[in-house]
Amino acid sequence: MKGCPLQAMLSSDKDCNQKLGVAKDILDVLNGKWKMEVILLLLQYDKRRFKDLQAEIPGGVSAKVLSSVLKDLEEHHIVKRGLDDVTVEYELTEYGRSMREVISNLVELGLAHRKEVIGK
Amino acid sequence: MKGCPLQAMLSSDKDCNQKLGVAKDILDVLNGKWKMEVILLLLQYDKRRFKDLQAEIPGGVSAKVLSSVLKDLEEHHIVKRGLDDVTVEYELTEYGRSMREVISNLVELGLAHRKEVIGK
DNA sequence: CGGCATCCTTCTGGATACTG
DNA sequence: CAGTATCCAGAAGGATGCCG
Repeated sequence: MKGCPLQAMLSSDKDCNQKLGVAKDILDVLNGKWKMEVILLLLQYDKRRFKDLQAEIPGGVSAKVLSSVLKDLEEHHIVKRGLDDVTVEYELTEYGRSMREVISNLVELGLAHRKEVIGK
Repeated sequence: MKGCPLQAMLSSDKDCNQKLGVAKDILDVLNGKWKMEVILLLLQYDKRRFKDLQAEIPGGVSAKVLSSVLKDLEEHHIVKRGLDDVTVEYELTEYGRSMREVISNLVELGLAHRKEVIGK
C-alpha cells in the first residue's frame, strides 16, 4: 500500500474514496442513454423545443424519458429551461457548453480504447 | 444546425452519433459501482488476490459481482488475471495503469462540477 | 480460495394513454 | 405542445449457498 494513487489533489485530508465519489458525480452527469445526445443537439441548435429534441434524437426517446433527462440536466446546471412566449425552449448554460470539451476528451479516450481493444 | 460540434476528430466521414458511441465505450469501462474502486486498489497494490480485493473494497461487494467486474475489466484489457502458483492474482496491464490519469481528470472535472452546483 | 448458481430487489428505459 | 400517469421488461447489483 502506497497511499492514494490519485495525485492532482489539493486538500490532503480527504481520502481516496471521497475522491472517487467526486469522479462519479461527473460520470453521472453524462451517463445514461440520451444525456450526451441532448447536449450535442443543444450545442448545434443553441435553443430547441421539447418536441424538436424528441424528433431529432436518433433512435427515438419516449416523452417520459426525455422529460426526466432534461430535468436532470437542469438540476445539474447543464441546461436552462425557458418559457419563450407560449412555448418551452431548452438551451445550454455556459457551464453546459463547457461539456463540449469534456465529451471531446471522452471521444479521444474512446478512440484510444478501441485501438487498445482491437476488434471489440 | 452547424454540423457536429465535436472537433478534434481526424476522420471526417463518420458522423456525430458514431463519435458518441466511441465516447460511451470509455464511460462503460469506468462505469459501475465498483470498477474504479478495483482499479484504484490495483494501482496501490500492484498484485492482489480475489479475496483480498473483496475484503478491501469499502462497502462490501458480493463475490458474484466482483467476479463479473474483474471479468469485464479483463475483457477490456485493464487487468490481467494470473495463476501464481496455486492462487489467483490480479494486476493492472500497462493500459490499465494509464487509467490513473483518466480517473484523475474525472476527479478534477468532478470538483469543478461540485463548485458549479454548490450545495448539491 | 476462487468462484458459479439461484433467487430477489432496485433502477432505467420503453409503450401507451391521458391532460392543461 | 409539453409534459404526467401507468404499466412493463430488462439489466445491475445483492444475499445466500454450493463446489472443485
